[in-house]
Order: sequence, then C-alpha cells, then structure tokens
Amino acid sequence: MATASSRLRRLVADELGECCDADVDRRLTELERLADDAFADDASRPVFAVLGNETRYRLARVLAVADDELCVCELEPLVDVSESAVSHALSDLVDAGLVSRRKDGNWRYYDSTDLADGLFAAADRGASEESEVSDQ
Amino acid sequence: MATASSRLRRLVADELGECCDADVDRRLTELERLADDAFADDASRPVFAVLGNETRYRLARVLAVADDELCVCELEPLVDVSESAVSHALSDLVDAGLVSRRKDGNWRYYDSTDLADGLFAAADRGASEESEVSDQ
DNA sequence: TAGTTATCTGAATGCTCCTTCAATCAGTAC
DNA sequence: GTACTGATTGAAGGAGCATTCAGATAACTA
Repeated sequence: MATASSRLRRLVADELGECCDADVDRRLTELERLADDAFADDASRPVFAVLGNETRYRLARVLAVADDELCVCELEPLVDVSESAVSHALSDLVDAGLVSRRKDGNWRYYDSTDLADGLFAAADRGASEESEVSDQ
Repeated sequence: MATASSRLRRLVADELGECCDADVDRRLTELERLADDAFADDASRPVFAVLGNETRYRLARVLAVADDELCVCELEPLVDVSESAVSHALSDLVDAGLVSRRKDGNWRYYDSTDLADGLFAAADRGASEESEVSDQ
C-alpha cells in the first residue's frame, strides 16, 4: 500500500514536472499552516450540527421567518414531536446561540438571533444560485 | 393535562386582555401561514447536517481556507480518519453542493463552492458578534 | 498484456443522539 | 398553604449514522 507521504511526493512531482525533498517539505508546511487556519475556531461546527436536526431546524426557521418572538405553545403545534422534545430542541438552539429566550410569567418567548438569520440567508442564497446554474 | 389549543387560547387571552374564538382562530391561521413560509424549502437542512460532522466540517473548512483546489492525498493527512472515510466525507460534501470535484488522471481535486464559503462567512460573522457582546 | 496507482463503493458494526416518559421546577390563582 | 399552569430536566431505549474493512473501479505505466 502507498503511504500518504509517498502519494504526496508523486503529486508534487506530477505538478512540478520533477521534485526534490525540499519541494515536498514546502508543500507539507503549507498544508499544516492551512489546517491551523481552518481549525482555529472549531466553535461553529456545533451550530451546524444543531441545525442538522429536523425538529431544531424547523423551529429555528419558523422563528427566523416570524417578525416577532413566539411562545412555546405557539411553536409546539408546528412540529410533530412531544412538548418535551420541543423544549429540548429550543434549549439546544439557545445554547448554540441561534435563538434567544425571554421569560414572562409562566410563558417563555423565543426569537431568532442574527447568527441564525445570517446562516439561513447564506443557505438560501446558495440554493438560489444553484438553481440558476441548473436552469441554464 | 392542558391541550395545545387550550394553552394557545390562554396565551391570546393574556396578550389581548380578553379573547374570543375569532381571536384564537386568527392566531392559528397566522401560525399556519408562518409554517408554510418556513418549510417552503426544506432543502437546506441536509447542508447543515452534512457540516455537523467533524470530518466533513474540517475538510470543508480546509477547502474554504485554501486559495486553490486540493487533492485527496493532501486532505487525508489533515483529518484523523481512514482514507475510505475521507472519500465518503468528500462525496457527501459534493452531494450537498458544498464542494466541487475535478478529475485529472488518477488525481481528484476538490474545491469549496460559494455555498460553503457563504455559510462559513455567516457562521464566523455570528461568532465574532457574539464575542463582541460578551466583551462588553 | 499485466501490474500499479489513486480513489471510490458497499456492507457491517459500533456509537451517537433524538425522542419519549416521568418527575420537577418556577409562577399564578385561590 | 394547596392546586393549578407552562415549561424544563434527566434517564433510557431505539433509530440512524459514521467509520472501517474488503473489494472494485478507472487511469497510468512497463
């Protein structure tokens, strides 16, 4: 079997025509720096994971579309899971910074944050661009 | 136990001071329209789910940070999973429209799409705003 | 042709995590 | 105080998914 490093050496040789150890080392250094930059903040991955679940995604979407904040009892009929599941989902959304919570007596009001709005906008923008391409 | 509708009725009564059936019906109609708008395109949820996995997230991040396309053998050493897992992950990213694939002989080059770039930008923007708030 | 290379695909297992049930927590009304 | 309310929390079972191994594929080389 070919090791990862031997494969990288052949790749560099292919791209440069020929290659010496220094060329391979340089490429390796570039890749390490790249990884450092990319993994500098692993903090945003949980945000994506939270929105990957259908219940949480739907709740976040509704809150993003709504003009104002919504109560739990208004959100519950919009998703087909138990009251407890809704509460769990909303807590996860709050923890991820995608939703804000406000208490008023026995009622809890939730609203979407700028982070959620921005992510949905980016996702929708990407989706529309994709359909434009496929329409051509 | 309280039904969802009875709770909604009490909420409307609380907010309006008093309430009749028409008020509750109106609120219900608003909520249904809201749900229709929010769930119009469920297409972007898989995108978030794909980025929720650490291996796929890292690969997508590296490709987004890199100036140009990268080969599989360059990506493999950056994540701590098998060669097969990298291939699976890259396929999932391509299917989700987050990454593009180009064949050149035996080499496959991957690059991030505008969709991925936009999502990461939105996530990073949200994260920086959050830190600003907490810094105050 | 046969052999190698880089990468992909499919099946299976192990693990994560989503949902539910039950109990509990804060508020409110009496 | 007790009896309600809306909502949350914790534990547990089950469904789904990520990884791995094994084998396959397409392209290059001798």
